[in-house]
Amino acid sequence: MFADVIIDIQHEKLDKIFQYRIPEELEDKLTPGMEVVVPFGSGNRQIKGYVTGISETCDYDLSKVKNIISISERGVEIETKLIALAVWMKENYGGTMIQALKTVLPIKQKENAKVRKRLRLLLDKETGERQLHYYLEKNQKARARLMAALLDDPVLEYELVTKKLNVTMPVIRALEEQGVLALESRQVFRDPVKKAGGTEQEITFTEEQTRIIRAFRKDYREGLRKTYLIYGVTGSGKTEVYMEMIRTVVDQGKQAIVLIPEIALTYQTVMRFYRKFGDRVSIMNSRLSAGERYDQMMRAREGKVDVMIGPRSALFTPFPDLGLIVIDEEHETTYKSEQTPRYHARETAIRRAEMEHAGVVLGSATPSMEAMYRAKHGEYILFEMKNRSRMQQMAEVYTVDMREELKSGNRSILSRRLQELIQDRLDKGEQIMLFLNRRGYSGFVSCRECGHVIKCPHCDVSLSVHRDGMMRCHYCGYEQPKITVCPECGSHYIGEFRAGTQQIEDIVKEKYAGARVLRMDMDTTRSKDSHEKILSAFANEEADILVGTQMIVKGHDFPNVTLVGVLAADMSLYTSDYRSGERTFQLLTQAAGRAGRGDRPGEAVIQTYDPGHYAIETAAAQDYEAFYEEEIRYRELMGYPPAEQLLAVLISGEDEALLEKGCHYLKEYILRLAAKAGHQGEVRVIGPASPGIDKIKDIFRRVIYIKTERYGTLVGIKDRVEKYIDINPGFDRMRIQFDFNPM
DNA sequence: AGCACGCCGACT
DNA sequence: GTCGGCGTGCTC
Repeated sequence: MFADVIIDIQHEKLDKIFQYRIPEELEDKLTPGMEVVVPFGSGNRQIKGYVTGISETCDYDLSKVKNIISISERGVEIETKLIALAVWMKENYGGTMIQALKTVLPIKQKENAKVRKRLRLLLDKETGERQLHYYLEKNQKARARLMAALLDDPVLEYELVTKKLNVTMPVIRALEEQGVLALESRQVFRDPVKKAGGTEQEITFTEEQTRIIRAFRKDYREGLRKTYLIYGVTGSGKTEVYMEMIRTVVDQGKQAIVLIPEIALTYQTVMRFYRKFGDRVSIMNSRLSAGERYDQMMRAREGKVDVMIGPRSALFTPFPDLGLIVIDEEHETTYKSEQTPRYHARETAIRRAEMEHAGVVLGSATPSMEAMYRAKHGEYILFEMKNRSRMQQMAEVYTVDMREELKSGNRSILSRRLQELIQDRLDKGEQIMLFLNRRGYSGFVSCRECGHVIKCPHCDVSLSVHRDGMMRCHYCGYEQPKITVCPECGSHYIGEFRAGTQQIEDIVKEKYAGARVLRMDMDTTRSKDSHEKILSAFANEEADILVGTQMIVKGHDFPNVTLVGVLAADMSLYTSDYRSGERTFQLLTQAAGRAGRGDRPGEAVIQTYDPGHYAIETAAAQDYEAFYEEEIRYRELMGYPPAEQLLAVLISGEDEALLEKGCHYLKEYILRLAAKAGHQGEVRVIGPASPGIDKIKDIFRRVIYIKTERYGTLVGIKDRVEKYIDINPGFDRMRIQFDFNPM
């Protein structure tokens, strides 16, 4: 018997599977996921490794295969479960086992994050110079190179030295022995959990909340672990329900994971959890360094924490006895990973829960089509919360047809209705949010004469102008000074096309002279804490109007906001993907939900050029059911998820001609597979098509779509394609990724 | 990552 | 001839 082992050394060249013989005495003990000790390299030094699979046969030269030394006992349980999850992810989302393991295990980052190695020069300038001459005389090129670099900068990052200077370890060792430099490894340890004050408040639950909590407890007590979908309108008190459910689980000595979209991970939310669970709560966010994150994971593993709150990656917290996974704002696209394995946290959470006998709770005010579809088909238990918990009323929503506005002579970006209401709120001293439904990038530059748009030379996207007079590419960071003459036709009529938040800010400031306006978009939130600074300034009523993009409508409570204006509501409808209706509905509903969170009733104005579109109509009526019915009919008709399953095969490469050729062959092959799989239901292959952006960082991109009813059929096709590209040498100059039900 | 091997200039 | 430095290739 042989075992597939992944070696615990952080290096690309070792990012593959090594096969080892399993000694007889270990044969019935060894299972995938176990940590083992194996001999490695010519010196047979002992290295930690992880077993990812066991097989009868061996693909490698048998005379070179070594034996596994032993099984490491510590922490086996938890890691085993996570590695089993990684195996599932690899199978269902594609990619390599290493990629899957890296997303699941905290181990790999350890070396990297905990020890950051640096070199420090120990000699003074003069002695250093002399030493440099000595090396040059002796023709010791590598040493001289390193010495010169150290004289320039006495402290160098280890990475920089090995990668850029091309200096190898023995050279560094030699200089260390000569007393020329010191090799430092700095330990990074910090406890990011701050002690929280305040005590738990007595909460009285609404009828709806009580009903859900009771139902959950009953199931839990009976040992039933299900997936629940809580469809609750904004302000219906979902968080309290989550916390009660978590309490139930924690009281039984189990642990819980709470997933929150990064952007909604606010001070408010976190404090509520602290108040309830004290320092048994741990928070993870993107600002923690890899080392801090590793630390948190270890605390969880050692049982020092009961509740882990964090974004998608927190799903892999190595809890010894997981009881519940909560996914708040379940519809958010951030739950889908953008890197291989392109897993969806919802599906993966359900899988993990199944494997570890835990429950899953999904919550949203606008459930994703997937989740609601599954709930309606009985896969999830559906709970509804239709009332706001503190007896607040839902906001009154108006739609304004901007075409009518134009006809009656109003050429402003703000409709008359909105203008009136803004004035009214300013008079009353209440706050207003203006939400521009558009990506927050500042305007691109185009020629008024010939229409030429200035694009990034490396990416298929337009450059955007920044305040410092530079034009930048948001994908690769390329920049060049702003131009004044069109490079195509020589015209001077070239400038920014601005329909962004900045323009709205200017208009509002001009129209309402006394009003204090804050703006929040990609430009104003570039620096580190600016995001929170702007929000807290607005929450403290330091401004009357907040103008912004998507990011202002997510998960923030501003009790004094009684008016929300949505400008260009239909912008998100015109993107060419099948989720645009869903996204538009979600955004509009969320935006409307921002109005009237305090005791005063709120109003929302939706400005659109397409008031008849069902996504806008149903959002204005705040009728999720109607939207769902309409949308699912469309998905069924067109064969889109969740009615059918979709696999996007992303092909990218530097050589455009080669890419075209590769796509052609790949499509031919997929068509053959599709024909063979035909008995499992119709398989349709579309493309190769443009993935929206044809080039990023000089790498060309194409996509082939495969649609069919059964998810399993797609997984089968993915497996075959992975093998096909492995065998055919032409594909090694291309990258192929799989994206199941892309977002 | 870390070890062995082989090449190459320098020194005895 | 031999020694030490340095780049390269391989690791089941």
